[in-house]
Amino acid sequence: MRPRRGGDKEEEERVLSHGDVVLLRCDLKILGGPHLLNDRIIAFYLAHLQSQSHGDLLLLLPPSIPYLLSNLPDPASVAAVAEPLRLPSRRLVLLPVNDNPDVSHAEGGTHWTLLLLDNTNPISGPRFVHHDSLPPTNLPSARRLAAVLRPLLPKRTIPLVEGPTPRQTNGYDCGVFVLAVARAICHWWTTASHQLEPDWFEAVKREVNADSVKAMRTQLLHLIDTLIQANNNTTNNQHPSTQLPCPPSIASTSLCLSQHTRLWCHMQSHKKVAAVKPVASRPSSRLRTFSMLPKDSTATDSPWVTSEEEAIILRRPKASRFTPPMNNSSTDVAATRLEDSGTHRTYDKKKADAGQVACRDNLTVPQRVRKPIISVKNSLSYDGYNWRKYGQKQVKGSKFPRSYYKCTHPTCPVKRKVETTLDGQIAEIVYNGEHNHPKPHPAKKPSLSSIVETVDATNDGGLETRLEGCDQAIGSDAIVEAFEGGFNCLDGFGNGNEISNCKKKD
DNA sequence: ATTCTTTGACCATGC
DNA sequence: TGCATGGTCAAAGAA
Repeated sequence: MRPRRGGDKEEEERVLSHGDVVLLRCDLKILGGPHLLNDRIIAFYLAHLQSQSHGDLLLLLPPSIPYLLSNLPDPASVAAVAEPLRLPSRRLVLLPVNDNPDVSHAEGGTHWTLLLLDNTNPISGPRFVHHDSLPPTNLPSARRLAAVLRPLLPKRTIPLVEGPTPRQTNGYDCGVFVLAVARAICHWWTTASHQLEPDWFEAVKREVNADSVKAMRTQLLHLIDTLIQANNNTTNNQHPSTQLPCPPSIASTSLCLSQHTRLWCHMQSHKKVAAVKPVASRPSSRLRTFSMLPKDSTATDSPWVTSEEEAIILRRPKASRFTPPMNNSSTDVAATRLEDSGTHRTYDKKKADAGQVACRDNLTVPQRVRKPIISVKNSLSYDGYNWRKYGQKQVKGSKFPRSYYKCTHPTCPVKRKVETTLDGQIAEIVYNGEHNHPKPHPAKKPSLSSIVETVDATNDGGLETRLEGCDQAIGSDAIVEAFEGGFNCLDGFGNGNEISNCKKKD
């Protein structure tokens, strides 16, 4: 748990300043565990990793920035805040994600995950990759952040996929997992590995495990101690606020406090973010954590654009029959991603609520019923089951026609709704129910076309599982393998990850 | 001939 | 009660 504001002054004593990041003595206690890491610690270590990297193709952001972006009142403010980050020019951007849904509640967050904007692979194209040690707890937050960022990027239909993440077995180590994954990714990036491997998934699998995560708290404390001593030796002891230089990439986009204040004032004026603190669940978030805000955060009253606009797009085969071929051509393929279009929140909320329990209460792991997984492939959206279309209509609020399908198995109650764009691309798939029979077709190694993401079906009957497609075709077996490996590795960690791939990796 | 899609009509539900 | 909306049915047509 994070220390409460108002504790004794010793707890608030600064022990290290690393650029914009200030570590307090209470943070050292947090690292001693078992406690949920706060954003200062996460910001500190990401800043440290940033300082170890060279060039500006890799960008690690403190938690305050993605949280701010997710909660700004309008796209203009988001664009203004993000402008100095130069996201389109980055190859890899690491964005810590907190699940605090209430910006007015400073300690509302309960779970940390890591979202990456990945533009390292020209074949797969840009994508978001989400690492969650307790999936799908933070998926809604990650979706929200991705939806906010997409309009800022050259390609606005970038898919969001789940990356491999070992599952935490306690209620407080999510932040440590974030840092461990970030370390593995940075290591992959700063070595020749990124030239040999299509992505960092194998690196995460190699370097992030129960032992490495367990050791990380000690390593962080050792790192802090080393930095304090090193700085004391070179700066003639600036304690108690030992000042280390700001990492270049962060410093280059830093702004003065008055600029922070302008945006702060604007946010204060907005109903939704009134009294917002920069980051979820922190006792002492300060304006200084807004160090990367733009010089001109010109706020407007333009309406907030939701992620509904950005949907999807899946290349659709021309075949009129729904039952797909077993072998997809490369032109038919596409990834299917979990995405939120703004409705059917119930399902996500239930999952998120379940997950929140875990990181809020130490040692309390959510007692969730493991549910079968529905895999949504293409083409159109092949999932191993056969479907019969029994209706289609235009629904209000959707730009696309909605088709209704039933599983063709005689006793199977599963239905699904598929919305397709005018040019036949999948905009959304919603499953309802659970198959009571095995798949009619044996699993087969996919070709270039392959699912990238799967979701668990619900046993709850009334709940629905929503998928949305995307236009991100997977262009190489290597990438597909990586995705599959990524999902499969979840099981490799023995975590029983609920967002995992149904397919086997050869 | 069979299977599946299309599409207008009908029904249930909520406001 | 009437209307709007989403979901389902079933006849007709296409593959």
